[in-house]
Amino acid sequence: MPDVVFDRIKQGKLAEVIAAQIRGEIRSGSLALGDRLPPERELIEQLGVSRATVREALMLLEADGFIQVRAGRHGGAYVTSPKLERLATILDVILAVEQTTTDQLLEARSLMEPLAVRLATARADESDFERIQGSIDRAAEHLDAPDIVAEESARFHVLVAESTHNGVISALTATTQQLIYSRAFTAFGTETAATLRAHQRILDAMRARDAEAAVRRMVRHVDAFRVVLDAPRSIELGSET
Amino acid sequence: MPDVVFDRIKQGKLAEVIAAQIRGEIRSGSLALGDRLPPERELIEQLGVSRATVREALMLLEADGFIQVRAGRHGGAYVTSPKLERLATILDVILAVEQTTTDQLLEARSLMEPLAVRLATARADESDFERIQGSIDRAAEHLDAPDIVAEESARFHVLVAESTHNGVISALTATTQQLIYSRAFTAFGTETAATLRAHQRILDAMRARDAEAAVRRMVRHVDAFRVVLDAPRSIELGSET
DNA sequence: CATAATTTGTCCGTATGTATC
DNA sequence: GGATACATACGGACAAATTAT
Repeated sequence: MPDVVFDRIKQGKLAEVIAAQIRGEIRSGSLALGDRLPPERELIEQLGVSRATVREALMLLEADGFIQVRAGRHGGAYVTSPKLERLATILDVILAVEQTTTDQLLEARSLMEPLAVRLATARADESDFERIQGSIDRAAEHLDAPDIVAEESARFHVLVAESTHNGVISALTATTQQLIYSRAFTAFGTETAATLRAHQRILDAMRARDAEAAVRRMVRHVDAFRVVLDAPRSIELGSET
Repeated sequence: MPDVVFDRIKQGKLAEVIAAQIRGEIRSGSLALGDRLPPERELIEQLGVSRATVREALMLLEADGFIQVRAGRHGGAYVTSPKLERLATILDVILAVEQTTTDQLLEARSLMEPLAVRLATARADESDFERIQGSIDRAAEHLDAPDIVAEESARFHVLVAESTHNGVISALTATTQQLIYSRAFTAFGTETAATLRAHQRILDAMRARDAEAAVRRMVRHVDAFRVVLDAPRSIELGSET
């Protein structure tokens, strides 16, 4: 038989290997946000693969929002900031296949948000408060436009999560939040005034650095939404003794 | 020649349009799990595009786990269920770009896991317990193989999350868990015996339906891991009054 | 405003690899 | 092991888009 042929191991498809390689350079920071990748024809030379393969790799990265490809004179592949929405899109499909109900989404939120608001109450700075207040105010000014109110109401929870100054928590919260409002959008809108009042009261507690009050009001708020959707209330979760 | 040619409007890239089209047929159920798509050459005819375009579309779908493409005699694109790992892959890059530290991952876990174990203690059934015990046992049997211990240790947390019977919680937990172990793999392995003991004690509490004990032990367990990584301990989060 | 330059978008033909019968 | 059916990959060509001049 032949000697040893170390290199030709072929781990999966070429395009995916190349995509992983470029993704790794974005991850490690070698490719910063806004950087331009070499044009396809240069990548062909550097990587030693065909143009179709390069294009497939770039396509994969673009689908995940890691790069954006434009045609034309100064076109090419530019590193861009990945969009959180991709997470929601993928999770949505996974949940659909596993026949996850909307109530399970709401239950997950009922678990996470009180903790997030407790942490946020401790860590939020003045600019966080201003962003949240701004969102509430914008919703209040457009009480006649249900879509704006719904959008800002969703944003409220994301902003609270971002006030934890923990990227993981805010990313996961934003993802579940997006799914909830994409599914429950029709159900929303019946209780706009009460929702905004609840948001304001939560923010007030955060500003007063009263974590317990913030948590209490958040629990009541998210549970109220589940009632609206005819979902079972949160039970057996209360950490209160 | 042809009557109306509705389709030729060019909204974005062709491959993405085609991918969306097929994805839609999977979602709607026209294509069920396990079905085989027509071979590339037939798709070329049906869609009126080139092979490269079809391949790019199939590649996008495969990346998201909608289909799986095999070569060979009865090869082709088969409809399959999307993979959860995609979430971790994307979140990983997002967190890296936003310069999220590993400690933020651990903090997020310190928040979520105690709640998950509380819920799991209430809802887990006998088969859940057996799965968790099986994971612990397998790790115990391979104390000399660090990679197996690490894998099963990660699986423990995922299995606990799955015992909540809430798809959202288990998906999010599995994602964070995967990221933690992919980052902290080297640091792991120093405390294998203690880790397995902690896992066993948590499971015992769950079996006894003692939620408070399970939560207490889980908090201590996840915090201990943060200490190993020289990360600040979890403070200010305790919901105990 | 038009033309050219640059780069992606799409297509075709062909060759090779791979799994099944 | 040979034939078959299929994906995988390569190379070349032209069309379309975008922007600079």
